[in-house]
Amino acid sequence: MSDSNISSVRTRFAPSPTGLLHVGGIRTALFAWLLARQQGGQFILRIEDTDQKREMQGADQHLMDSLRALGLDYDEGPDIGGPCGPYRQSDRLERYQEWARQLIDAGRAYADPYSPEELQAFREQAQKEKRPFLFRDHRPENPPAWDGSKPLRFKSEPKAYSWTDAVMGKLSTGPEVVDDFILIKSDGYPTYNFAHICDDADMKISHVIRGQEFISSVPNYLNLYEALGLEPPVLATMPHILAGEGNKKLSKRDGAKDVLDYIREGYLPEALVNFIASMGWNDGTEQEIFSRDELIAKFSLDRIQKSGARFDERRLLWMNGSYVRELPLEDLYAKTINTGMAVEPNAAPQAGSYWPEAAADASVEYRMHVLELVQERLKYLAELPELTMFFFEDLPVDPELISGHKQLKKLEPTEIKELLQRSRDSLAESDFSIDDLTQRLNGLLEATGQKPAVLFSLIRIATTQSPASPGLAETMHLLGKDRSLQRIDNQLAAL
RNA sequence: GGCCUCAUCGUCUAACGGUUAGGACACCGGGUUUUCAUCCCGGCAAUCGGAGUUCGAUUCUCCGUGAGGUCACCA
Repeated sequence: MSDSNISSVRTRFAPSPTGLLHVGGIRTALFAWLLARQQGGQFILRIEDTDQKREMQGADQHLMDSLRALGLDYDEGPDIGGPCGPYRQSDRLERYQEWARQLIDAGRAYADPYSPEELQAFREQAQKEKRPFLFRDHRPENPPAWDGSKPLRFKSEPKAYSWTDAVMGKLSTGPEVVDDFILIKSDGYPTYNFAHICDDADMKISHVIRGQEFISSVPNYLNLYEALGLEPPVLATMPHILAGEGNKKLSKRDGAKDVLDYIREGYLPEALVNFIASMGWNDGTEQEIFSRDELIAKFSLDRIQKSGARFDERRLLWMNGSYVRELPLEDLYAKTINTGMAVEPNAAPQAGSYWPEAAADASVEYRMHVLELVQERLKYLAELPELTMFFFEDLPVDPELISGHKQLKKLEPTEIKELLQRSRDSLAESDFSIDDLTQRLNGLLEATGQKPAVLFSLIRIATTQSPASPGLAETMHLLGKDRSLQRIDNQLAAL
């Protein structure tokens, strides 16, 4: 690595506020962020809101919230400012006019005199003749002066290009793909094709990291860079992330959850970041779990996969569970009482708890004990209620738990009742310490000659009304003697 | 359709041209003398096809095939 210009790395995430940010989009942001952090550079958020029609109310806030929720902090952006602002394209309209003027003066831009209908006719004609449509075939001889009422087009100089993409490697195209694209629309807003190049130059962006849908436009961009006398930044093109089914690009339509959905469900930012990074990137070793700092240290553009990756939520679930288990109990507890949704730049995360409602009156100490017992089976925080409800309230007796149990359903009702009664009698004499409970439970096993899967399931069902629970002795110990026995009595009464 | 790109287990992926093609998720067994889970052990499972270059090809070249992207006054 040549370190002469190490601090000049500036990357950006430049979404359009037209929808919610899903995992595909956030990966682009993550890689740009990782590169900036690794190189000691800056990561910039720029909102590309040049299409008023498609704009979605609140989307830009959602974008910023999503980045913050994942800990992808940006150094410059619309809400925090910076030396190259404004960071919202709709606030930079005059700047695009200046760039456009430069092109007009150089004879490299002209007003498009055609009506939409005429343009459409050209396209249909080309299609009929089975040849690709190129606007420059219809370039007017003496275009009118541009007064803003017509689109402003780039006057391209078609040629073959070959360039190196930091991810895809060597790429090349012929001159036939370079055309006179629109720089400024008749509504006065620039197109993406024009605006992003002006902004990247103004904001001194060193690396452009974006999805592969832009790859076929790159020759046009290269042509424009030349016309503007700009040195192109490093281009890094990411393959798409595909939805779980089929081969379509991941999008909201496929039921893809947005990033904040995952945060709300109690997926940990660290796990999400690790998982998203591992889709299409690895360090060449067999390591699967990377801390944020490790990712920053080890990340490199040239180890990004060239082919698309499929989003596999099961793998995310596993990874998140792995992070949950590794968390110190106090840290995990802190996360369970707070949904982690920071909205303002420096706001405390939103209050909001993952605990079941019935836990509201329980002491912190008791909840910590509960959490300790379920930590190893908790995959994401929103699972907490179904895993812990019975620690906080008496659930109604559910006959299905016995009738649907693969061992218990084979026993006669009288046998079940007798078994439970014997258990109750023995447990009634326990001091409910974990040791004593363990001993008694094992003693019952011997005395009744039953398999653990039968006897313990029965006691578990009676005391929890749940199909699964943490260790039986630990669970009953935490519930306490009175509550445990009462629940067994309730079960007996219902049998 | 033109142009561009990509192609290893079901999924995410590893492998300076030389490996019994490795790991992880998922799944299936077994163990941790209690369920679920954790943890440990084991199993299943892949180089898209065909030519070529080479002593040797997952790796390089070409041709197929498949998939994706793009051909907007959207980004």
